[in-house]
Amino acid sequence: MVRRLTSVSPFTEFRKSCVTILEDALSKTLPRASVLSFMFAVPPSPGFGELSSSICFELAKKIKKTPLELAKQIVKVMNVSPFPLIQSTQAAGGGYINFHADYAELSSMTFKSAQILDTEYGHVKTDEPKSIIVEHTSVNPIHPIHVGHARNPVLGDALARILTAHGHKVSRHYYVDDVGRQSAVIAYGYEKLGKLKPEGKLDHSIGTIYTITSCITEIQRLKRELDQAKESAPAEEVTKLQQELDDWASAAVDLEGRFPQLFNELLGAINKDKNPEHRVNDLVRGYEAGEEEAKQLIREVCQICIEGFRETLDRAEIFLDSWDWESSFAWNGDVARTLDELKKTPYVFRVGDVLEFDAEKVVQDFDLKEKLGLRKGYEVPSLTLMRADGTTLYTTRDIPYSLWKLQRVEKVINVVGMEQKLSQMQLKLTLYALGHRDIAENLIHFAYNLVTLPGYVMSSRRGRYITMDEVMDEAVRRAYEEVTKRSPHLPDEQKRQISDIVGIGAMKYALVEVDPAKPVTFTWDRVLDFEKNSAPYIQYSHARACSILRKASGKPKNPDYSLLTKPKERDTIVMLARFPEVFLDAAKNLRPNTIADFANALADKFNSFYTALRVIGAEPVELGDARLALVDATRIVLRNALNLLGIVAPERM
RNA sequence: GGGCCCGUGGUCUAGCCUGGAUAAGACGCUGGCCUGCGGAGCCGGAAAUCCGGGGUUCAAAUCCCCGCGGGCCCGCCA
Repeated sequence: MVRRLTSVSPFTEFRKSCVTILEDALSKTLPRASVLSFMFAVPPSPGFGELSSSICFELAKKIKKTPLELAKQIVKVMNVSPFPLIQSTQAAGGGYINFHADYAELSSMTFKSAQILDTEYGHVKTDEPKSIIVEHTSVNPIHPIHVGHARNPVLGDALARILTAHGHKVSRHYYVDDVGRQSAVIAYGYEKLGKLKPEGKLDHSIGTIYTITSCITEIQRLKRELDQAKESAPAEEVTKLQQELDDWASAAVDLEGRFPQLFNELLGAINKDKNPEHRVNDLVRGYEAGEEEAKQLIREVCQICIEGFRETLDRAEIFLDSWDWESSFAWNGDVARTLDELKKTPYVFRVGDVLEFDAEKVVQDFDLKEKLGLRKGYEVPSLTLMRADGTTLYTTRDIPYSLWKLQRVEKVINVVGMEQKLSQMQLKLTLYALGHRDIAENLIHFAYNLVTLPGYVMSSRRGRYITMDEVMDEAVRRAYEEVTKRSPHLPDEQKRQISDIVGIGAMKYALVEVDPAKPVTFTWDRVLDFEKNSAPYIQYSHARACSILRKASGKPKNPDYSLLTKPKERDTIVMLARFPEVFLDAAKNLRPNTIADFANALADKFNSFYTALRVIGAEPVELGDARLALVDATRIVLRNALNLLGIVAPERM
C-alpha cells in the first residue's frame, strides 16, 4: 500500500481506513452477517476517539451476546498497523467501537494538504461538474433593497461561491421584474416629475417617488370606487373601502411630512390628470405589448433603480453575471407561445374569460404526490394563468423564463422566499404539463424564511424600511469606532479599509449563519455584535494567525508533528482535517450556514490553542515548527471558509 | 377549513435529513487572567420539563401519530 502524504480530505482518508478495518474485522468475526452500510458517528467527546461505530448494538440482537462483548471481540481481531492514520481502536461504553486517529499522521497530512492546495484546500471538487444558474435577489426595481430582502443576495451569493468551489460552472442571474402595475406606477410618477434623473442614491430616490405616486393614485382610485360603491354596493363593502382609504390617507400624511417638496410636486402634477388610472393602465398594457413609448419610459426608470442596486451589491461584493428582464419574454413572444402550448394540454381550463392551470391534475397524472412531499388528501390549488382582460400574471411569465434557464444549464436554483413555496411548485408543475419532465426536476427552489424587525413594522406602503445600504453604513461606522479604539496607530486609510471588511462581513454573517428555514429577527445588536459568534470574531482569529506567522521567522523547517499531543492542539487539528467534509455537506445539501458554524467553531478552538500554548520560541524547536504549521493551516482554513460566504479575511484589524 | 415552516437554559442559535455515550456554542449573569506571539482574547461557575401527550426502538431533541403556540401560503398581486 502506498502511503499517502496529502489528500483533498484528510479526515475522509481516516474514515475510509476505519471502514476497511471494520469490514475486515467483521468478516473474521461474523462472516455471515450482512451489513449494508457503515455509518460512523462523531463521538461526544475526544476521549472516545474521532469516529465511532454503534454497529454492535444492531448485530448483537441477532446473536446471543451483549453489544459490548461483540465490540470487544471485533476490536480484538483488528490490526491497525497497515493504517497509519489509525492510532488505536477500542470497545467502549455499552458496545461502541471507537477509532482514535494518529494525530502525528493526521496533522502531517492535513498541514501538507492545506499548504499545497492553499486557496483550494477544503473546496473538494465534484465528480459530476454541472452548469448551474443561481437566480437570486431579483428585488422589484421600484424601491431599494431593504433588510427584509438582504438575506436573499447574501445566501444566493454564498451558494454560488460554494457551488463554484465544488467545481460547478455557476452563473448568477437577477430576474428583473419590470412587467406589471408596479413598474407602471413608478414610471408614471417619474414622468410626472419631468423624467429627471433623481439626485442621491438612485434606488432610494426611485423608492420614494414610487411610494408617493402609489399613495396618491391609490387614494384617488379608492375615492372613485367609494363613490360608486355608495350608490350600489352593500354596506360591508363600503366600510372596507373606507377603511382602506383611511389607511392610505394616514400614509399620505406621513409621507407629506417626510418629503414635503416631492410630495406636493407629485400631488400637483398628478391632480392635473383627470384620471391617473388611465395612464397607468395604458402603461401596463402598452409595456406588456411592447409599445415603443411605454418601453422607453419603463425601461429607463428600471435602469435607474438597477443602477442603485448594482452599487449596493458591488459594495457587498456580490456580483451578478446576467440581468434577465421579464419583459423580454413577453416581447419576444415566448409568453404567448408558452401559453398556447399549455392550452393544448388537458391541464388548462376556463372560468369565464379567465385561464386556469389545473396543478392538482398534473400531480395525479404524473404521480408526484409523494415526490413533492404532499399529503394524500391535499389538493394543489389551481393557478391563474391569464386575466379576463387577456393580460398574464407573474407566475405565467415565469414559465418561459424558467424554460429559458433550464435549456441553458443542467440545474437552476431559485433563491426565493418560502412564502412563494406554492407558486414555485405550481411553476414546476407547468413544466411537467408541457412535457418537460426531465428538466422540471432540475429546478430547485431554495427557500428561506423572512427577516423581521422587532417593534418596527416595515411598510413599503409608507416607505418605511431599513435599507441594506443603511445596514452597511451603520455596520461600517461601528466597525470604524472599534478599529480606532483598538488599533489607534493604524493609518486612517487602513482603518477604513478594515472597517469595510469587518462591517460588511458582520452583516453577511448574521444573515447567513442561521438555518435558512428559520426566521431571523433583525436587530443592530445581532448584526453588529463584534464579539463571539460573528464574522469579526472569526476575522480576528485569522488576523491573529497572520500576526503570529509574520512574527515567526520564515516557514517551519523541521517540524515534529508527534509532539502535538495537547488536547488544544489535537482539537484544532481534527477540525482542520474535517473542513473538506463539512464543505462537501454544505455543497451537496445547499447548507451555507454550516460553513459559518464551522468557521466559528474553528476560531474557538484556535483561540484556545494560541493563548494557552506558545508558538514562537516553543521548546524544542521541532515543536515550535509543528505549531507554526498548525497556525498556517488554520489561517488557510479560516480564510477559505470565510471566502465561501463572501466574507473577507483581513490580515490585520 | 386545508397546507407548509418554526418551537432546544432568561435571550439567540447548533444538533433533527442519516436515532446512539455526560444535549454543543454564544449573549446576559457571575468568579478569575494583561512585564510572554494583538484582551475584538482566554480559563472557570450557575443556568435546559429539547412545546405537550402518545407510539416505534436495545436506544428518541432526532422517526411516526395526535395536540398546543407562533409565522407564512391557499389573489384576475408580485
